[in-house]
Amino acid sequence: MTSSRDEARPQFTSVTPVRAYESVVAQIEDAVFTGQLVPGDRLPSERDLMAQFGVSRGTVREALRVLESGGLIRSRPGDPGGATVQANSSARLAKALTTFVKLGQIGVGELIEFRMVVEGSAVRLAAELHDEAALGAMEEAFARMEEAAGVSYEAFSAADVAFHLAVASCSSNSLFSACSEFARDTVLALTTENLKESGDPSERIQETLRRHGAYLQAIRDRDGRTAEALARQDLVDYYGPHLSPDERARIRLLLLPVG
Amino acid sequence: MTSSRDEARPQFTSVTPVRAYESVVAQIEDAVFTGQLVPGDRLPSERDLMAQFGVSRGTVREALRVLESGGLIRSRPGDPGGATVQANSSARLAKALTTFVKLGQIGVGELIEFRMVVEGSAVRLAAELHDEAALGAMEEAFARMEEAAGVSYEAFSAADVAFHLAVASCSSNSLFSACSEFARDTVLALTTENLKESGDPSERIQETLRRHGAYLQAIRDRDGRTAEALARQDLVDYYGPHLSPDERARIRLLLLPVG
DNA sequence: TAGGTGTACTGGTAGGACCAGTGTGCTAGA
DNA sequence: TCTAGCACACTGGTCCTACCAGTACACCTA
Repeated sequence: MTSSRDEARPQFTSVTPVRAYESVVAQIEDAVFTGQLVPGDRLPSERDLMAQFGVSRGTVREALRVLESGGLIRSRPGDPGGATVQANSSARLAKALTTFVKLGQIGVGELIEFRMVVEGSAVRLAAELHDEAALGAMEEAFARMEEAAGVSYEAFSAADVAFHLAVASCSSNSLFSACSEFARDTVLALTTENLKESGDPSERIQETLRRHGAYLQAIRDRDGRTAEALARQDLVDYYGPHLSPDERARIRLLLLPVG
Repeated sequence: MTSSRDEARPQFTSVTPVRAYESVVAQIEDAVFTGQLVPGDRLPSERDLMAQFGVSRGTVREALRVLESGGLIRSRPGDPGGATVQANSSARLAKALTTFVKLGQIGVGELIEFRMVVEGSAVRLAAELHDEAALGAMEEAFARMEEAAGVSYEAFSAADVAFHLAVASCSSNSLFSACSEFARDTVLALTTENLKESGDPSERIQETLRRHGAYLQAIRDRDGRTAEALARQDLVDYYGPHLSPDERARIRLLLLPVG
């Protein structure tokens, strides 16, 4: 008799208790994902939200903190109308990657490898796909670098970052942009002190200019393969001397043939 | 006179108010990042933390929610000793990427591009650097795929993922492994329904086996360039038919010459 | 000794209170 | 009439207290 009932026996699945604030987060996230809330829109105030969701203010606030840490909203006291829905979300991706790096004890070598691959691909796509406007933006960023070269090392560094950013955004793949931005920031944070005290700064600057100029030329020529090869080579030459022989050998494996 | 004081004038910089919970988050994050807290360790209870930090319980809870949403800790009621420090995982990365996708900042095409580049490089490094044990692991993962091919599509998929994981981990760059893992997860989540209803499953399985076998052979030969080229080609052939002509053209730009 | 039960923790949530910013409208003064 | 300044209403930031619901562990009983 029991066996005849077996087929009809309901299949229960394990449940995980859902905390109130998680429901709140999910509902607001959903509203953003589905476009009911677009960047610039304002959420109701915390006191309104607690009425709408039927929860206490503490619960609402926990939800808002989670959303804020995810970069979805931003709240500021005194702002009429409550928290603001934010536009960018690459910040969250970058933060997640940074956490990963810090937890995983990832070394500079691995980060350089990552940069070679991601920035290289971004350069390649930028070379193949850029239009007039995009090329103009890259040319201008490069010009800024040349200007800043005479000012200070810091100014040049900033212009350098801006140039990489311009190139990456021309790849029209925001994942590449976000990842190369994160990797560059992290590498810089790890190596600034080492690089500064090594070699003649102005020589470094000239060398960097020359290299970047070279692959900008390849971009102009729409020669993606060459541009990528040069970009990767650039990183190897720039950071290689500061790595262990082991790491140096590894990153060399990722070089591409030129021409 | 004022001009003589100008040089001594202190340079004030803009300040951003730091909220109490942010300090709490920062301190706990720091403890985890510096290794004072390792996965499995327990934080003090919320009531203890509020005493240690000198803030209210609400503030402590907001901080813990942020940390929890970041995947750094996990808390459960009744657990003696408070929240548990979590092991590093790519789960948070996948979530951040999913958010990125859902916000419409990125499409499947861009994800495929990212996978081509990252997985390709992982395969290349695996080919160049693997030792006996690593090769054994990859061979075994491939054998599992062959076994699972006769069982079910789901089993095969799982074995497929495991194979990619084995290869990625042989690149000995955890950034590559993690990135290819979360990118693959996200792509699968976005495309599973589309791929299932297209073509003969068993034919897809055989095709996948053949391709993977091909670049496993290149790995055996320590031919990193070929292995990477094949891995990238694999992705183009596998996903290309399901992309728009535009996206298809883009991902083709990232192909590498074979041989 | 084995089992059940009670207790002392844990986090989850509610509600109230106060402070400190911020924007706006109104008012008093020019 | 116009404007400068102030008061107010609103925002989030923080604190406090209280209670509920799980969990683990020790104790107590059969």
